[in-house]
Amino acid sequence: MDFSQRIIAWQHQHGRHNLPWQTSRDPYRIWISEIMLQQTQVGTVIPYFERFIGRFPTIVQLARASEEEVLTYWAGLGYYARGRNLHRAAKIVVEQHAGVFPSAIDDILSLPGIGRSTAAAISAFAFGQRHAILDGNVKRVFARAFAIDGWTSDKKVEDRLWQLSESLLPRTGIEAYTQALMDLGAMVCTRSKPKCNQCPFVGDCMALRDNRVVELPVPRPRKPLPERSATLLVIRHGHDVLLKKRPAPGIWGGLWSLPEAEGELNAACMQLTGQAPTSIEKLAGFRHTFTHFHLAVQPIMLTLKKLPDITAEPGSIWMEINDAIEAAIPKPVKSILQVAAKC
DNA sequence: TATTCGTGGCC
DNA sequence: TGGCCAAGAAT
Repeated sequence: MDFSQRIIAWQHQHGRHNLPWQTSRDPYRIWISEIMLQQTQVGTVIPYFERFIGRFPTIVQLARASEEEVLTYWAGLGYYARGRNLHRAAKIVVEQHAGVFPSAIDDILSLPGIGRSTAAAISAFAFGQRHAILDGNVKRVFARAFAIDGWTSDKKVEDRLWQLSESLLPRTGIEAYTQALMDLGAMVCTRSKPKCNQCPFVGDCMALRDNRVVELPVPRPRKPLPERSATLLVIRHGHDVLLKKRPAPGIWGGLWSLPEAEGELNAACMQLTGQAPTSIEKLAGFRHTFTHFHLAVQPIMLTLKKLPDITAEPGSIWMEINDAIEAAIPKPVKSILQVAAKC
């Protein structure tokens, strides 16, 4: 039995069949899941998926919502361009495809936030079309099964992996095969401590044969992450707190965040609110690590005597602190506000 | 191995 | 513990 038939058989017996986006062939649900699952583990995605689908059950309802509300439901998941692109894509589907998610691979691929691998996964799961995926799971499975050297995101290595992925596609059963690759990578051919004794390819795995399972795939070359720092201001009046909109593109793009202090605190507060704070309290600092830098965060709570005019600049808003905690804010800001709410 | 985009699980 | 990576895409 060849590679594809063997892992399809494995998938039927041992794969995952009851994930929340596997209960139908609804392209909308499959699309949402594939976007959420980009660079994000299944266990993290599930509660976000349920809440998102609960609020936006159809593509038309997603298109009609505000970006603000879409990001509220995305807050905490990270990579917020995914949420913004999802919203943009929903509007495109409504305007250009009469609200029906397109089935042609080129139409799927042209939607914002959908690249080659995601388009192929949606195409396979929603429409049964025969297209190859190449995600982190597939790269790891192939790198081991066929002893592929080199970092799997290196252009030349990746090109070879795409060719391999195309060449191994089964004639029929694309859904089970695609799911099999993902499940095998997530459940058996894991990054550390792979369960080779449970693998349907155990007798043919070149990495296992050559005792190279631990060294394949070759890890990404990495430089030390740069250190940055930020002073985040919790400017309060009673139960209200001042938030500022983050520009997109950029980190936390489109979310509400706390204003940053560049220089002296009183001057920063004057510039933001037109008045000096009546009290200044330093909260516990912490370090937050992003994909490409570390950020040392120092939150400081400032109290105002009176509420400034809401006429401020666009991109600024006063919000009740308990509402802000549930709004479209990034995780570290949520942590700060949860502490501040108890002060 | 081009860089920018988050957050959490795992060891 | 800090490093590594996860159902990658956009620029």
